[in-house]
Amino acid sequence: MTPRATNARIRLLESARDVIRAKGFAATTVDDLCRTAGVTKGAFFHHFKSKEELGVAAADFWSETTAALFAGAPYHRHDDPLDRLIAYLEFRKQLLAGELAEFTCLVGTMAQEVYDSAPAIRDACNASITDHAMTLVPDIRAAMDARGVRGFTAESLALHTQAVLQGAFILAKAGNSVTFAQDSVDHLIRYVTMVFSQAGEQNNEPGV
Amino acid sequence: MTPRATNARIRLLESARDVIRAKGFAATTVDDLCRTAGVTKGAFFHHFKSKEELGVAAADFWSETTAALFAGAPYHRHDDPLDRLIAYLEFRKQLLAGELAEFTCLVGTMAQEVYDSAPAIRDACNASITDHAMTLVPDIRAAMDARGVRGFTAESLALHTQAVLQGAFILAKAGNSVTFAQDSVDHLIRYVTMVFSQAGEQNNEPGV
DNA sequence: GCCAACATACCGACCGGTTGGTATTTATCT
DNA sequence: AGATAAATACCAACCGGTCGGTATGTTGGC
Repeated sequence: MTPRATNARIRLLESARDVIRAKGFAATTVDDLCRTAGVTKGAFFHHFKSKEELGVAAADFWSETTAALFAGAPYHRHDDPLDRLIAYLEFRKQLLAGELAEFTCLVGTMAQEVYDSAPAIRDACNASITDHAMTLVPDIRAAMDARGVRGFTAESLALHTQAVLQGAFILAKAGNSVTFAQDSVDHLIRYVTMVFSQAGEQNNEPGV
Repeated sequence: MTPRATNARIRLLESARDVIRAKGFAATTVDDLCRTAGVTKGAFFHHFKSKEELGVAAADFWSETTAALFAGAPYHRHDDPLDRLIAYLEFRKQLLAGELAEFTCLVGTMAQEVYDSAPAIRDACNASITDHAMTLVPDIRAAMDARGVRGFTAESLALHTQAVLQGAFILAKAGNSVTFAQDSVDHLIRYVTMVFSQAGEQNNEPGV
């Protein structure tokens, strides 16, 4: 029970997560974050030596919280690796609910904005996306091996799922609607189902 | 040959296209654009009454120039609708060359940033993405009809291709590499090929 | 002579960051 | 256990610079 003690830091990170997703990194001012978090500017620069360092910390915070979310998600219960992968994608589709700024990806948004001007933030965002994608690789690889699927790497398919999701977020923002994003995830699910359900021309070995 | 006459406007729009793709909309200042375009601030606010209006004009300018680029692209030469669609995707993959800020999508970048704070820009970006996607619909629909493919709409697949591309741009920016973007387009091409190459379970009628 | 197309100089608001302080917790010593 | 020193957490006020935007010219073609 520490009434102060690092509460300001966490509140600033939560504010960053929410405000940056709504307004973008550059348009979010330090005063915005202080106001939303209910702290003063002095507190901000006590915990983060610069706005850029907050960006890095926000990306790391995002990595931790999303890792916990997905670690506790129900899709892991399936026995078959392919079933888990499909269930993961269904889970991602279910997450597309509510306000745009509540389900879009912080690190995708930030990476897009600062990839050239703030390499430290970009790298933290890239680590967040890549690390999450890599959690899918064992299941993808197992599914590929079990069915003799070839022609691409497990890593590339894992990253492709993230590309589709990131692109779906952009379509949702541009169209101010979540419908297209859901449709796009459906196409992705259809792709994964098809590529594993039967041996295509690019495969040498027959499927299950 | 008008030595002045609207040259400033076009140079500003070209600068906006290049600078915003590199730094984002919010981080791009009016002075940045004036400096890059070689004009003064007076010229800027003569042609655009605000920075936001420039954003809308830049999105429209993007729509016009990309429409011309794709209208003159070689993929239209194919006779079969599906061949045209695949050739379009191959063409998009070929465009992933050179510097990041040279092949990424201006309107995707802007929409992500301003979807909540500048609806006028967002709508112009959405029109740009949607109009371009809709140029693919006739071929997709023809391919679907010819093979009896069902289970999704032609529009949703057209938008899905744009989602993959937008997501690929984000992966490229985050990873500071174009490899993953190319891999993602390959997955998309594989999906389109598979979904049209044989009648899957979701189709009632046999394929060609 | 008139109007579009610029150019120059400037403004008030705001931005990221600093300063000099105070309150609170924690480690150390007796 | 209590006193004390040292670190941590936080605050209010402020600063130099930059931002989008404006006011007031100047120029050149029709």
